[in-house]
Formats: sequence, C-alpha cells, structure tokens
Amino acid sequence: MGLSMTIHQLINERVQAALAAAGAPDAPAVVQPASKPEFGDYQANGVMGAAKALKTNPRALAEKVVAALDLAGIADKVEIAGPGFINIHLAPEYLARRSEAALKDDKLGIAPVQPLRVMVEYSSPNLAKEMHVGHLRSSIIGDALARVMEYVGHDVVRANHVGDWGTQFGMLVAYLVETSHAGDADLQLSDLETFYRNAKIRFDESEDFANTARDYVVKLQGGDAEVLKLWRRFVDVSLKHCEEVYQTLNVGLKREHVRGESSYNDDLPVIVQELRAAGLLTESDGAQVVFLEEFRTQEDQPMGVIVQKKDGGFIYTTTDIGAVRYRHRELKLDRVIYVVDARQSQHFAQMFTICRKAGFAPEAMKLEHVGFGVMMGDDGKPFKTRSGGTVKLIELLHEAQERAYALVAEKNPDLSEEQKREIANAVGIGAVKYADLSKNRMSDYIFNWDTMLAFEGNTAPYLQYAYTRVQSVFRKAEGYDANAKIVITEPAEKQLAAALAQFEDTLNAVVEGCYPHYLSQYLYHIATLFSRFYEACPILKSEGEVRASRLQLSALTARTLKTGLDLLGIKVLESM
RNA sequence: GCGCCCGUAGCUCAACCGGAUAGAGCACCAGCCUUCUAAGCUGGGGGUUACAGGUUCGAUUCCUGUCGGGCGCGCCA
Repeated sequence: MGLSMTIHQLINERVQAALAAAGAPDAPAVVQPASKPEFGDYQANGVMGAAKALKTNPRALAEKVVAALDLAGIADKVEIAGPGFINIHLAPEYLARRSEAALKDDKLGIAPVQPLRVMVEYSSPNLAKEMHVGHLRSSIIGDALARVMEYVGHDVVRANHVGDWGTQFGMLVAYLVETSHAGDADLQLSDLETFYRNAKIRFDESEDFANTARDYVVKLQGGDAEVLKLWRRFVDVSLKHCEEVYQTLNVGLKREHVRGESSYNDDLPVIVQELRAAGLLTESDGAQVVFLEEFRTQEDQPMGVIVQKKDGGFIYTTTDIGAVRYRHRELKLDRVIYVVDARQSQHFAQMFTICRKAGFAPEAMKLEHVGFGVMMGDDGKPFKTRSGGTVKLIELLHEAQERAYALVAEKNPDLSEEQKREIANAVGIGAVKYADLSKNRMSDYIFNWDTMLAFEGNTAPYLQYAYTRVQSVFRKAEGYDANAKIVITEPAEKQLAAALAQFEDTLNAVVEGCYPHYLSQYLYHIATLFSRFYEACPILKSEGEVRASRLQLSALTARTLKTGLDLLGIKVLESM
C-alpha cells in the first residue's frame, strides 16, 4: 500500500498518474501539505495550471482527475475546492500502518538513497587566534548538514579547512622562539589570544623581531625543518583548543577532518601553470590574473582575479582552487558544500568559475556555497562584547551553560549537582545551537539569551522538555507492547501521526536546499502536536488497545524528536 | 558606480518549483493544575507582506523601478 515512498512522493505520483489519465500528462501535480486542517492533509494544486494549458474548465478537469485518482487504502476522502484544488484526507488506518512501519525500522522508515560522495566544509577557523563567535554559525550549520546527509545515507566527508598558513605564522613562530628562550612558552600558549596580541606588539615595536618573523615566513615556505617543527607545535596547540570548543559545542569535527590550507602548498605553482596552459592567465601589474567575462568591473570590463601576487606569493583563491582540484581528482566527490559567511559569495562564484573553466571541477561535481548572515546583538549590530571586542567562542558557550544552570537551579533546586550540570549543559548549548538552526540561514539574526533560553515557544528547552514528558510516560508505564497495533480515532492522534509521517520529506528538503531550519520547524511542530495529544488523549489512564496504541504513538514521537534533535547536534535528556 | 543579500504583527521569526482567509512564539487579555512533568494546553485581539507599477485565474514569492538596511568589488582570508 505504498509504504516505501515518502507520503509526498506517493501522492505526487498518484496525482500525476491521474492527471495523465485526464489528458494532462505533462502538468506538474504540485502536491503539498494542506495549508489548513479543514483542507485535509495534502492538497494538489496542479489542476489549475493544467486547465490553463489545455484551455479547459479547471473544475471540470478536477472532476476527471479525482475520478482517475487511485488512493485506495491511503486516503478516505478526496474533495474538490475553490477554483480546482484537490484536497486529500489521509485514512487513519494508513497513517497507523505507516507509524507501525516506522517504529519497526531502525531509521524510522526512511528509504535508502542512492549514496553520493558529499563533502561539507565547515567551521574552518584561522589557527592564528582563538575561535570566536564568527565561527559559530558555520560550525553549527555545517555540522547539522553533515549529520542529516549522513543519516539519509550519503557518503559524507567532513572538511575543516583551517587557516594554518600565511605571513602571520612567521610572526607567531618568532614569538614562540622568544618565549621558549624566556621559558614561559607553555604558559603563553595557554591563551592564544594573548599570545597573538603579544606577538603583534613585538612585531610592531621591534624591527629586529619583525625581520626575524619575515625570515621565518621564508623558511616556512622553504620547508626549513626546525621552523616547521615550531610551526607544528603552534598548530597543534591551536587545534587542541578548537577540539575543546567542538566537544563543548557537540560538533563532530575531529583531527582527521582537518586539512589545512598548508596542505595545498605544493600544488599552488602547479595550479598556476595549469591555468596558464589552459590559456586563462594574464599578467597584470606584475601579478598573475584570471580575467572573467562573467564578472564586470566598474568600467564594465572583465573582472580580474589574482592567483599569484607580483612578489610570487599565492593567496587564498589559489588555495581554494587547489582544494577543488584535489577534491575532484583524489576524493572523487559528487557534491561539495562550503558553509561560509555569505559575504564571500563573490569569491566563491569566481573561484568556482575558474575551476570549471580550467577543468578542475567537472560539471557533474556540484559546488555550492551555503552562505549565512551575520550574528547580531540586541542593538542590531554585529555581536560584540560590551567594550566592543571580539567574543571568544568558548566563553560564550560557558556563559550559555551558566545561564542555563541558573534557570535549572531555580526551577528544580532538589536535583543533584551533577544532574543540574548535565541538564544545564545540554540546555545551554542546545539553546545556542537551536536559536541559530531554527532560522533561515540567509538572514542576519539577533542573538538574545532570554529568547533562546525561554521555556516557552520555539526553543531548544521546549523541545527537550517535550521529550522528557514522553520519557516520563514510559517510566510510569512500566513496560509496554512494542508490537501493539496503532489505532487512530481522535483528531489529535491523527494530526500527530500525519506529522510524524513527514519526517523523511523534511530531511529530504534539508538535504536538497541545505536549510537546517526546515528540520527545526518540523520538530517544533511535532512537539506542539504531541503536547496537544498529551492534553487531549490520556495515555496511561486509558485501557486496552487504546492505551497500547497511544504508547506506540508516544514511542514514535520520542524517537523522532530524539533523532531529529540529534541531527541538529542537540542532546536530549531523560528528565529535566 | 557595478554586484549580492535583506525589508512580513509592537518584538523575534515562518510561509516547500506562484495557490485558498499570510502562519507561529514572545508580549497583552481571558480561561485550565486533588488526574501521565503547567518548562504545558485552550480561546481572543493584533497585518496595505517597505512603496509604486507589471505578468497571472491567483503574487510575500516572478519582472521593472523607487526608498531603506547590510555586505562585497586586484595583490588579507
């Protein structure tokens, strides 16, 4: 009865067939979830467009489509409304069978996909300094996308394209040498931000130091073993710091996902040679430049993109091109997703264009810049400390945990210290992540502690609470029949079951558009429907097959919430 | 100057190749706890979707222009 496809795919296919039978084989069915409960569960809007194309009456065409529409066992009512909408009411029995099938499946009934090799490049901090709030969105959004793609069955490669190269590392290594002589290198390295600041001060105040720093840059690029060793020490310390942040943030980036800019060093001269061989290169003011017709300057001339400076040095565009080339040749990827600040859209558009033209990326390999807006403070300006400084990411996360702790302690003072800490950490970090993941990534968003940590509304605490309510039911149930039949009679039961059946469609939408907020909105919807069900339909107080059925619906709700939140990188709790 | 993104309720945000009376939460008002966790639920008020045109049976969505905000435009990343 069609349990292998998603509901959306299934209905779309059936309506498509009916349209063909009614004489409109090329018209799209345009099936979507009904905009209002009174319109049923799904609506097909394709008839109006089809009638237009056929120059026929839409209501009459709708009649023919409905007559040909085979939804036996799936829908129990199909109506025509308005100018030619087809409203589809799903049969409770069908939703019940679907829910049962989802419960029996390890992956909640989602069908296996044709696996693609997908890379998600995200976080990518500059290792010269500590991670700050500017790295938050990429880390959170990228991790959620990687998790969802992995869950639906793609072969996911995570990439942390860290900034571990460039002139500033000469300065940092020089300072590392200086502090080592002074004997306090370890102490200084414990605070990277201060380390960088002090190195910069030395660089600015001492000509000798600055010269040493420049000398180290040359030695680094030349592969000097001693300088490289120092550089590695610094990079290692910085990466350890990043890993602490990732662990606190529950982001799944590990050392093995790191492939820094430095790893493409040897390829850079080759890239330039190959660009030249492809006839794409021009010398301009001493620099090696690729001129692109697709981008225009102020004077309406082709825009130039520098790939090699006049001093012979390379820049980030060249490194990014090298990465694309490597990802095609060595990794054979089908899709590469760059989760990077939207401000870099032009850079990516140009870089992708060059890669296509040079043959580094075949058309079959999709390259996508998944951009996002700026995180702002309550004042609507970019998020900063009160004094206007950069907010360290680890400090922001600790503040989230502390604020959540205060709320938990106030709400539930009797919990043990350990419990309070565990709840506070999950709630605090979850709140920060969910606040981000619940909004369209393209827009700038306002970071507000009170809103994200609120107990009410579309927040992580609300979702986590909804989960604990379900779990609490099971603790009191003292066992239940995991094979019990599901019987749907009440409206609240049907709405919940219908929404639970849309999990796969939701994940597919996230994968296709790289929009995690689709999943957030969905989970909030599920939590809301469960709360209504919980109010309207007594679970433990009912008896027999009704009780067993409601426990089954609760079980599916719990698993869907837990799985969904896990895909967003948010932890659930058994009680709170 | 050219290009990209954005403008939806007092506030924070949705609206899935263009679909029905633009939806949620917060805040505000009125209800619901001797009953499965009230961090919950129910009901109510609140909109010229920045503005002006255009395409369409139908526009928050597509096109043009204006206004307002953010960002990017050769040797940083």
